[in-house]
Amino acid sequence: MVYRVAMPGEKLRKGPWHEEEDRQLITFVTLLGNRKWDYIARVSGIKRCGKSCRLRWLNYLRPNIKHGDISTEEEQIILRLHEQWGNKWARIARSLPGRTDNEIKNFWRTHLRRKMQAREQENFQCGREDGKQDFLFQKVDFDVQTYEAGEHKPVDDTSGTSNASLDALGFSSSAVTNSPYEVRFFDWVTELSSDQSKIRHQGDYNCTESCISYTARNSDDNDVWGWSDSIWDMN
DNA sequence: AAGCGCCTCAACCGCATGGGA
DNA sequence: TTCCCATGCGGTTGAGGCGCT
Repeated sequence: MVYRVAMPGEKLRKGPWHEEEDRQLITFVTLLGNRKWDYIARVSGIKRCGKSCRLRWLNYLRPNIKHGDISTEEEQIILRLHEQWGNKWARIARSLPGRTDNEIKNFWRTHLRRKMQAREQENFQCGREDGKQDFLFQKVDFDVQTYEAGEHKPVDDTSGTSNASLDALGFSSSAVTNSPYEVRFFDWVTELSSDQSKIRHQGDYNCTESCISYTARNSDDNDVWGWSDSIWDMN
């Protein structure tokens, strides 16, 4: 395969990438590394600017990128981190391996923004009725079919000792007690699982590198969700 | 079948930031 | 310290797909 170096002043292409351009970009990033994007754009013969090459690589071509639908767990993480950090898409993306800032930004705009607006409206109304709002245990839209399909582990008994609590929640207790952060998580889950007024029937806990979420069903058969502070905040 | 509007998402644009000369 | 350039980031755009009439 012979590639032709782009000439200075040559008109740059825009719009959707072609398969051949992708192949060229992969070849040259493999050879030269994922830096020096202007240089890669020039020597590869791809008639694109360096910025465009970088974006294509980061959002589509780099290894280990996830292309499928965003899971319920990922959605909960996005919701929580957006609540915490705002529109810091790149920062949020770093907490979701394989996802890009662009993907999360788009997902937020197309799926979550309206959901959040609806929830804010609902909370506003609830707040007016109850006189206060429980920050940690807000109701959310919840896909019950997904919940019951098996990805979420049903839990009938959340009482008992610390290890039993973790096991009951579907965690291997030994797997979450090997670092200071994990010890915090262990304590938090133990404390949470003893709160029978809030969690009774089912629970699903999700630990990521930056925060811990859970979704559960309360004694009134309403789905609820909650979060620990971020693990860094737990120190 | 055609026209229209809405939605999604890949890609672009412009500004901010960081590092080297 | 200043300037320049490459890179990073968030907002925006627009093409294409899909559903509705």
